[in-house]
Amino acid sequence: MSNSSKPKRLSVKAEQRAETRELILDEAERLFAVHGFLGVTLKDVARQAGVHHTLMNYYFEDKQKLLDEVFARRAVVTSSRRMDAMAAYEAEAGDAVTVEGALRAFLDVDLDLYAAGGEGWHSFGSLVALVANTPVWGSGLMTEHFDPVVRRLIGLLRKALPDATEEDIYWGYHFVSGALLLSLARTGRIDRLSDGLCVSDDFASIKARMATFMAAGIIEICKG
Amino acid sequence: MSNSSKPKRLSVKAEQRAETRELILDEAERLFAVHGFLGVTLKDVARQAGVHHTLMNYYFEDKQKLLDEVFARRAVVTSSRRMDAMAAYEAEAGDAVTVEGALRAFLDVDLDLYAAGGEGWHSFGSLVALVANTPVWGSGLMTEHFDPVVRRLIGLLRKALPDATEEDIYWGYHFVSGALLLSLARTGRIDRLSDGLCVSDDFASIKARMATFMAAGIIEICKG
DNA sequence: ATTATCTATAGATCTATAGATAATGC
DNA sequence: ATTATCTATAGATCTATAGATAATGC
Repeated sequence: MSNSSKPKRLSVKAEQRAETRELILDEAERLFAVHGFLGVTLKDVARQAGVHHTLMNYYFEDKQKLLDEVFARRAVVTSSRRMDAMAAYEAEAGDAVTVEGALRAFLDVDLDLYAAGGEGWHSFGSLVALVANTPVWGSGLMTEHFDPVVRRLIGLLRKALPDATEEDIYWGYHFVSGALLLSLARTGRIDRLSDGLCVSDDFASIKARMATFMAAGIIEICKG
Repeated sequence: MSNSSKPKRLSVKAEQRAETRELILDEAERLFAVHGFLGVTLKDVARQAGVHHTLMNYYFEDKQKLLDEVFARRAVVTSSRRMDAMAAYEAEAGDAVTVEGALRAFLDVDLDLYAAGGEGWHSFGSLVALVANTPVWGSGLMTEHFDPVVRRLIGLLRKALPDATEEDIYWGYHFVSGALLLSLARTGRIDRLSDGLCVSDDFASIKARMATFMAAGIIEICKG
């Protein structure tokens, strides 16, 4: 238990273990994102990762636990960044919190992460959309990882719109959430509909419009 | 080939056939909506429908074709209603087409259908969301059944916003689409987040806010 | 001595079809 | 005679584990 000043030098075995686990997580993430949880077998993941298929159960308790780890790996990163961004915004804005400011803190750091994060983050985005749309086995993951950031956003919106009803604010968030999830899914549908003018992977274009769009919508329905 | 004045009286066999097919389609729809296409086996569907599992391949070529029929059954209904609603709106509005008017024609008849359609339509809604979020096997169905209504909407929005760029209009539609899909999915997430204040199944509350919200958003991003 | 990897296999499905039997059709 | 339903089964997976072997650890 020499925990003070941990030896940074990992043993060969510990390194090998960590590398293999990451490799499996990467391939699982990629495959789950494209084919869905049930559209991928542990053997598929093992084949792609180049490891023996029995190692799947050596490194991960079962298939569900593998998904849980894939999901948690990036969910904690985006959640903590968004919490920080919202806290920073609130500190900076004081009593002058605006709907668009709150939404930018909630949306923009997240979209930046997906824009700059490469293939891994892209896959994770698609996976979040799939998980969110399969409540029967996905709602636990959504609740566990994303409820805190949503509640934080709701708090900021309340501050920005002290006269709005709770229902209007929640329905407003619901629309934001749907638009964000479809963006993360990168289905390629907008590409085909617009004949290539818009591109699903273009998170910069989405970021440029999303907070503005959603702020206008929320303010409008909260007028009622 | 006595096609003139078809005998409305169907034979017992023809009736039986039609009933069994519908029964299978109903149960497949319900199960696919909850568990996803791959989360349901043909045996599951047969068991729920109370028919022998080998009848699945007697009535439907294969599992994919069963999904295609489940999907097409209601997709043609909603699509034709929405096309009619948009045509009626355009005829009525003439050159004074508005963004909110166009969106009401696109959204409201659809939401009415889900609100009043009972369990079958509810299941279909969840299924649409799942199909839309699984591009690898779902984009064909989306394109085939929903491209025409989307193109019709885009045409109306162009008329309402002659100075807007094509990109802004398509991205605006993209946000609308995401919000609609999450509403159809009825994930129950907004219920839990709002502690029961908002209810996923409450299409009336969604309809009351959605076109207003989306019109404000589209108009705002098209100002740029 | 401990941990990573592979061999072999249990046990449980699934989809799909060939072919037999039972129920209407004309 | 035609069509609906059931019997029986081929053929192909999958997940998960017990136990053996190979590679580091100290």
